[in-house]
Amino acid sequence: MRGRASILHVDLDAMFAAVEQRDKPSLRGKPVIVGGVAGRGVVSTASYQARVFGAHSAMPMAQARRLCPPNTAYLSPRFVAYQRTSAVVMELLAGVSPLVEQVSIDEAFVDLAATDHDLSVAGVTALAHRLKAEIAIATGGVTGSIGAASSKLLAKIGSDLHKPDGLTVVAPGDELAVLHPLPVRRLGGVGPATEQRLHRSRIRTVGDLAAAPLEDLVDWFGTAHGHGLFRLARADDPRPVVSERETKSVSAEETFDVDVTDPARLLHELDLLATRVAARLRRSGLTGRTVNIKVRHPDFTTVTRAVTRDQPTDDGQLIAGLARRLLAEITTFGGIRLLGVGVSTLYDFAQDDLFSAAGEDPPTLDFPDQPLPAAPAFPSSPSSSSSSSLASPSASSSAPSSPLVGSSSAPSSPFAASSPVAVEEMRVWRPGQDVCHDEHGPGWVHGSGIGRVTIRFEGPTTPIGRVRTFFVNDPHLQPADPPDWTIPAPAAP
DNA sequence: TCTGGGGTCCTAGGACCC
DNA sequence: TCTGGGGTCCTAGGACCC
Repeated sequence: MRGRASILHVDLDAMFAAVEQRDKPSLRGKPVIVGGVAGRGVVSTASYQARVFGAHSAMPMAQARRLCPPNTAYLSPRFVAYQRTSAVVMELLAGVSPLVEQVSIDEAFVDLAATDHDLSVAGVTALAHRLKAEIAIATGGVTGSIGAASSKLLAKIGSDLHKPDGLTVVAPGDELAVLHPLPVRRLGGVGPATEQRLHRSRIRTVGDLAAAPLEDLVDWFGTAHGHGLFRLARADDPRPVVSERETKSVSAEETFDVDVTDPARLLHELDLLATRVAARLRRSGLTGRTVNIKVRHPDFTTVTRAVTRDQPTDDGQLIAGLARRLLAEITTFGGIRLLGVGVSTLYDFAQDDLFSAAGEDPPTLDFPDQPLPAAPAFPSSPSSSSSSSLASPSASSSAPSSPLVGSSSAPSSPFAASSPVAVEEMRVWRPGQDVCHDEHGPGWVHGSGIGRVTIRFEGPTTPIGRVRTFFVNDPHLQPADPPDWTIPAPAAP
């Protein structure tokens, strides 16, 4: 918690519905519900006029239709329009501070301490008023609620306190007075299950929670959640505003209008989902090692299955193949309500090219931002490469001849090539001794990390000193006999 | 007409290695 | 030869958020 109210939380009011009312004047002042209008849809956003009748986000659409009057408009989402409006607002926020954390399409934290602002309560209040006015003008009438406080927790609670079109500045020192009367449900991380468990122990307000012993909370909710609740109830929230977060998984799923029993149809849907996931991976420059599927049965029970490969991929057919294998483990008798495909344990291979472009060596023993696959200690057993024959540098070369400029914009990473699905043994490469080729020519083993090997390409046909990192089993990497140039000495580890 | 879709984080147990 | 602990990875499920 900071000494000043330097964190802003900006939350657009019923954004999807507000954009629809902005774009269709006939809807203004009327109940509007945006969401899945057919089949098994749920409400994404209800306008404030619809909330009067009890409609709210995540409610089954059928239930909302029962509650709301006949003049209610039910609309499918128009994400492109919402995205455009969101971008306009985020642009405004970027003008307020360089440190903005976009939480979702309609919500963001702004760190006012990251630049020069008057952080007095009066100063922050004036700034927030100005910002609200700018948002309404720039979006054509979509309003935002703002909370300002000394922590993310209080800023978010503040933006919620006087919705819609509200502004709450929690003065430093007032945090507990604001927090303790609120129901526990208002704390981020307290959902239906946690709320129920707390209610069973007669804990209803955040003040009640603050009086609960830490041991009880840990006992009920586990170490992480227990300690988290204990701290939040005391307004103890040091979480920083962070501008960018790493993507951890990419997935696609579909709930069928009618439960699907036909196995051929299920396989077809699985392929479509895998293709969508692969396309999104490629668009983001990501590859992943773990393929997950998710199956929801008609009784709403949900099962997941996962398999992790040695090498990451963004290949739709490969993902689909693994997904099919996983689906075969699950009984689909009685039909399936939902099918999903996801990829996790992601890698961003753009890093690899950054090293090469800068003419620098990649880190040889750690790869700080990324989880690493398991691998045997290195160096260890005799090289598995010595018996292999020389791979011709030209034989497999269909990739761009200059990876320095070519590969970061390539539609698919060179690591995406399909490979046997069976569990592979980790190849062992010895720095300074083993020589290999990729599709661009000969190189020598420069260093190795866990599951990775860095190759320095140096020879008659390759640029001097180009260094790239590969997974030890990358199919592009072929053991080779030494070419007729001298192998450089190994690099220091 | 009961319950979307895209995510994140945590836990627990088993496998495996040192 | 037997036993054990710590660490990491993986899988499955659950809670939660917007």
